[in-house]
Amino acid sequence: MAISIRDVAARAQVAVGTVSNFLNRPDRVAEATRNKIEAAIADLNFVPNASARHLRSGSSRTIGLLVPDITNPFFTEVARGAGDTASESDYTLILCNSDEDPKKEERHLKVLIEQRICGLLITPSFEGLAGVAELNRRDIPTTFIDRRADSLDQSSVSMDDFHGGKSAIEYLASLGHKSIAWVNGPLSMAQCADREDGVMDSAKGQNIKISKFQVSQMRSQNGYEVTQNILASIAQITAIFCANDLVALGVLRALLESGKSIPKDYALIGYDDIGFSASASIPLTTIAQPAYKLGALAAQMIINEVEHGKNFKHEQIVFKPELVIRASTQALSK
Amino acid sequence: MAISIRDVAARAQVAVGTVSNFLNRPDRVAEATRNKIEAAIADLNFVPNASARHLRSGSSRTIGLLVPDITNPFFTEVARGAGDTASESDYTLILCNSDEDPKKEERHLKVLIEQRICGLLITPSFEGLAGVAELNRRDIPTTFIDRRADSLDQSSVSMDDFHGGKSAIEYLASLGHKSIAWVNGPLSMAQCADREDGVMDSAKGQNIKISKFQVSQMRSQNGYEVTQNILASIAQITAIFCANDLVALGVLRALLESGKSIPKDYALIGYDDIGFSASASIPLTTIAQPAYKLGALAAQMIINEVEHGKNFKHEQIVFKPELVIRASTQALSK
DNA sequence: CTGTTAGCGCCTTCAG
DNA sequence: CTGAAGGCGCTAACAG
Repeated sequence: MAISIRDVAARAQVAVGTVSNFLNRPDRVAEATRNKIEAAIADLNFVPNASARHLRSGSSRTIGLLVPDITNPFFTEVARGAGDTASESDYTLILCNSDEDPKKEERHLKVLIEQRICGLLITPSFEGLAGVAELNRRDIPTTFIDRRADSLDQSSVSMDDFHGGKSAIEYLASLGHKSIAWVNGPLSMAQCADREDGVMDSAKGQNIKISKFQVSQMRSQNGYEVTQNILASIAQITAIFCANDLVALGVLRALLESGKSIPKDYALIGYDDIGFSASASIPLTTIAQPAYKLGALAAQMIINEVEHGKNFKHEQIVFKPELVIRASTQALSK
Repeated sequence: MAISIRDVAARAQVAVGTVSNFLNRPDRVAEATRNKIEAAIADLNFVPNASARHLRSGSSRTIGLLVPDITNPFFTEVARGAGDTASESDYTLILCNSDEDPKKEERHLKVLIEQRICGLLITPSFEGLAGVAELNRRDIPTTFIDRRADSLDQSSVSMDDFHGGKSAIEYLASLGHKSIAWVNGPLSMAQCADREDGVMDSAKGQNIKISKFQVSQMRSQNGYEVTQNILASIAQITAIFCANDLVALGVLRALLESGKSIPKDYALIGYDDIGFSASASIPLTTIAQPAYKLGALAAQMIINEVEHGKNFKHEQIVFKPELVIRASTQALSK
């Protein structure tokens, strides 16, 4: 049978309550007693049972992290950040991957509720917002990652996607490019829509022609496939901006296979700054997002909210992404 | 206050035991009663409390997955496989990342024990084996992923690394290469040691010269850095075999930057077949490992073990990796 | 087929 | 500073 706090108490010749105190508020236990209990715990190899603790205390010290694509290095970095921060504060993190499937998202949310997570970190898909409402109804604090919260009653840690889109085009413009392909993902994703707004906004002022292309999923293969359309475009495209690095990497491969030279024939910019961008065959210029930091901060915020309860001030933090210049872009040679 | 099974019972005008039956063995509840309970659950928005259930039933239906590097696409695929399988059987998966740090590994193991996981999936580092012994002492079934179990009392799902190393060299030999660089990771990892045995074994019979190089961590950056040594080698190296794709990708970048042409100047082979290999600028020939399947099968096996208890037959499953030929290799042009 | 009941392991008063 | 007692939400007998 599993050994419990009671066995420890017996072994250490103290009452169970004392052992509990030792576990949770060691300062209230005399040193001599403390030593006895420590010894007993070591002898018995006792480890407290989290379920029992949760049940009794009402708090699970567990937070959920639900991401849409664990395969995307951006999200694994977010997960690392959140996981490290949770660990430091002695929280357990349950990481769930929805594979961009609303069904799976729903299911994971249900499991997380069963686990009585005390907080949720999520990058909600458009459809996923319904599930999130459910969490709200249960008063489970939720903070959005990489998507701005609409309500002031909710925290979020996101990026200024408008600015990101805008600065990529401005940079390209400063290089002399005037006809740019913009390869975007689904507009149902707020990130994509905002980046596009930034793109169009900056193009407007500068007499730049934007040719829009679209991929259904923001993965490498989709970028590879869409490249044919870019090459076939009648616009004299000299630069390509992709909504994320995965797509850009796919585009890069397709271009090289077609005998094009980067950055000579085409300047290429991605978005995210995943690790593979720096070590791509042609290191990718990109709009960097501090993924680890996003995850770490979001975890910190939700922990604060969980611990401070009602008198917690919700914040919508927005980071500015940063242009990272590498080898895939250069001034238009004319 | 949280609503419980008791509230549901009151609302549905039945006893708590009946509600419990409804939840766990619906077939033992009459249809009429079932409907009443269903309605009550919906009205009240009731979701059972997993902690209470675990505490009472003794089984947590939770399995842990501890990987050494969540940043490596190989492991995210493993995680996807394990996660999907766990979900299907209504198990909760707790994914932990040790970042190849024994301290973190230890800590996660402790948390997992607190959670009373009923099974553990792990790719143990050399040092991590101590922690695993702890699990054994507690009779928590553990199955190794990507590392063969030494004991017959334990399951594992691993790859035949000897074969993988061997077949890469054989393939290169068949292409006419006679002087090959072998870039390995730490020999303390069983995978690396076995691959090296395969490499040396197949080289021996064929009058092939292997020049050994080593990286401390199997990441892209390390491959990039070690390439200088390869280029500086006095051996007339014509092919390079790397212990994983991440390293190979780093080597590839360094080679291209040095003006080398792949596969003309050097044939290059990686290991794992992560997604980025296929879409690298020069698609990588590699030794493919079915990561998703590894994870899925391991999860299935541990679930079987958990559910069948003592009369469970442990298995050490070993997959054969497969050579995937892409553009980064060609016959030696002489 | 349904109802009753006794804990699972722990934490938290509240007296001593 | 320590000890005794009650109960968190649920399940698993067992009795009706």
